[in-house]
Amino acid sequence: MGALTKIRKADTLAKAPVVKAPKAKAPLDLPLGKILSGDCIEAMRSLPDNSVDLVFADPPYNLQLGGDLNRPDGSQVDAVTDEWDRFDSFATYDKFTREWLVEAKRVLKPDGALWVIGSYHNIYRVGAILQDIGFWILNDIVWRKSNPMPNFRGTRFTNAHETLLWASTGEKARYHFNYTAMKTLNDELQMRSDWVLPICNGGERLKKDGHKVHPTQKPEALLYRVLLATTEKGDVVLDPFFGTGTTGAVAKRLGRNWIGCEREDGYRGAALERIESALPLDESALKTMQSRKSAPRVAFGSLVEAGFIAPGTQLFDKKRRFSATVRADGSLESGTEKGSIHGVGKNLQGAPSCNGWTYWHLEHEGDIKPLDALRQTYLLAIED
Amino acid sequence: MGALTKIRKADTLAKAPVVKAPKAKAPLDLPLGKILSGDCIEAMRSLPDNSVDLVFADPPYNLQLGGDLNRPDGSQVDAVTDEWDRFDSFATYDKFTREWLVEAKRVLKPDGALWVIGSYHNIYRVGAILQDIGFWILNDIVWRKSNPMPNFRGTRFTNAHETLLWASTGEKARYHFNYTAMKTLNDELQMRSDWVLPICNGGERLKKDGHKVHPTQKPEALLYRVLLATTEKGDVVLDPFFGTGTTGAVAKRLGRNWIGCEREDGYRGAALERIESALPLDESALKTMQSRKSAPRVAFGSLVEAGFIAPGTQLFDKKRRFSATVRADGSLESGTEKGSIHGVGKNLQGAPSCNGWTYWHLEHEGDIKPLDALRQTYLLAIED
DNA sequence: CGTTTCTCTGAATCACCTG
DNA sequence: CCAGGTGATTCAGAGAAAC
Repeated sequence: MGALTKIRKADTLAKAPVVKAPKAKAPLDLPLGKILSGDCIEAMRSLPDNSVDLVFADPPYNLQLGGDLNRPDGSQVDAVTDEWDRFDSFATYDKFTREWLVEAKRVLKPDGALWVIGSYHNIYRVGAILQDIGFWILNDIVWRKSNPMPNFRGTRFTNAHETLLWASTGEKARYHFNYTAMKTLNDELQMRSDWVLPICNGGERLKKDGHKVHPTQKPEALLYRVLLATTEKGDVVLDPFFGTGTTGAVAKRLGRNWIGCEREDGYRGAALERIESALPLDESALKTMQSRKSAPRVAFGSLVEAGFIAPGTQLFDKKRRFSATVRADGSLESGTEKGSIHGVGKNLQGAPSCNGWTYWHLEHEGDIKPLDALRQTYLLAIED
Repeated sequence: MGALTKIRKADTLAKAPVVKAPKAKAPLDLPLGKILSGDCIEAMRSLPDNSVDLVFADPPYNLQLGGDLNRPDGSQVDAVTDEWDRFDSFATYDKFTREWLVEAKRVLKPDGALWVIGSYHNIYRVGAILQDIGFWILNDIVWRKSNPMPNFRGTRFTNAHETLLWASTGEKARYHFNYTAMKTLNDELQMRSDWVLPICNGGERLKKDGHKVHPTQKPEALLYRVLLATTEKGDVVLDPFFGTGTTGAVAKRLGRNWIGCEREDGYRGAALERIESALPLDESALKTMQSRKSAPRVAFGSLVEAGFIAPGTQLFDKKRRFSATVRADGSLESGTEKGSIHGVGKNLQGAPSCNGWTYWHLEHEGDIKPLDALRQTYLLAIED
């Protein structure tokens, strides 16, 4: 049993392109498109377990949280200068960080992911704590600012970047990465871990009476890349430090659902107004390049069966070191080797694996083209 | 009020560039130009308090690799599987890190400084622990690799950078920063926190019998910049993870004293031989450090992301024979053609190649202008 | 001898489905 | 949970080899 059974089965799959099981709908009681007021930890506690696809967080790193940042015993932290108190202050920041990260992990679906942005003041605390909690870092991303503020006193290097951490919910957890969309966005080269983007200014920067509404408004381009890379249309994105709603505005543009948490009335108002006027992209503009992974699988046997390639055809590798003959059931034969296009390629080379679609070629009017080209033709033919 | 209020205060407190009092001579009993064998923590304990000007550390990264990894062509990646990079758990790694950092702090002079290099696997542990111990982070520096290893499976962003931390011995501690030397090195612009440097290969890479001597040899240019920025001629530089002696070789070139710790006999031997043949600074070495400014490459997707062109926008060729729609990831769609601005242009024309920047145009107030004009605008906008 | 093509490799937490 | 099968996936630079 073997090849034929499997090929036939795959063939069926190919003809009825695999449609991903529709995502479990977000629970109806999720406050989609809403900004929860009050403390973000309390607000997140009102959300159900396993309910959001992505958390994007831009937490404070200067502890400008007013009375909320107290010592565990309730006393207020003073600005102090001795060592003991500095440790105490880090401990307070760590406690706050641990609490919101624990809530983030709880509300995330198992195959969801977390993004956090920070600077050297806080990102090392955040990174260590999220690892302690069980998040698994997938990449750290450097946002390289094309127009940073110079170091006016000439005392250090110009602080020209911020750091983002991207983490799955655990070492073995699955996660979503739109590899092909990122590669397309970067002119057909893999997207790297360093992103060059301007800071948020000009027309994008929210102003009121000539003053910026929020001190650390992030550029929409940053969120655009984050959401395009790691969410799908219709996903739910939670931002626990919503500020003036960059995450919400970009989520709306990209057809993602969003939930925000923000304690400052002024920011909430500005954010709602801003998101109201953001325009969603239309359906066709939202389409992105799909990786072949998500395209329907095609069995090589289907091509034989459909007459796209005749039994008896000779296949070669690119350098014509090996050749093989196509058999009626879609298997290959080369000397004593028999099996799938992948297995025969693998064994002939003595390689650990082989993608037969790109390894094997056939002669066509003088030049040789890979089987993969034939597969594309076949896919077009069976489409619709 | 809180801890990081203080951090901000420290930022504004930034010391005026230190003009140094003549240095106390290094104690005569310091093992200058020597590599101490054995465990680095034990070795450091043999050094006196307050005796070195700079610690540069390249500790194990605790990579925690899974199985083998093959390139798409079937070849196997030569991974870092050495025993010295294996730790049972984060707790074990943290304990080790804390111990060597405590020793580093003890041997450093009060106005000395620490550099540590790492990747996302370990740097968040290291950063949090050194803050806990009382080190004060001055900058985090991103080494952007011009030629990183790609992500062969298309599962994440290309891991294209490593991170260095630069820290003084405490919040109030003085430190040395050669601001002008850095500015000169960077074409009269302030040196930024992101450094673009190639990885160590070619003639610089130490090899024996055709194999690399050390799996993670750092480029000399990196150490060159570190030592030039934060030490003076005659300073004592300690490297607790000496490896094949990049720190020693560059220190010698720059007229700095060095001390190393290394437990592997093979690395010690290679390092001594290498440093022996290192020549003190000549002018040509300096020239290789000059940042080569070249026009930055721009991906079409960046323009979409930055809002310079909206998804859904229609593009035309000059004679309006073809049109295409911009999609969210920076790809184009025209009938059944999908792909990059170059690829779609090429296929529609049936041409062997196509420069999408000059081929595609967009309508703007009646007349049409090429994408290339938009690219120029974008380049101006992101310019420093 | 110059130019083009090929080969090799680098701190990497690198798949997923079915039975 | 494990085993086995299928099949998706790479960029820059150096140096060697071929033309």
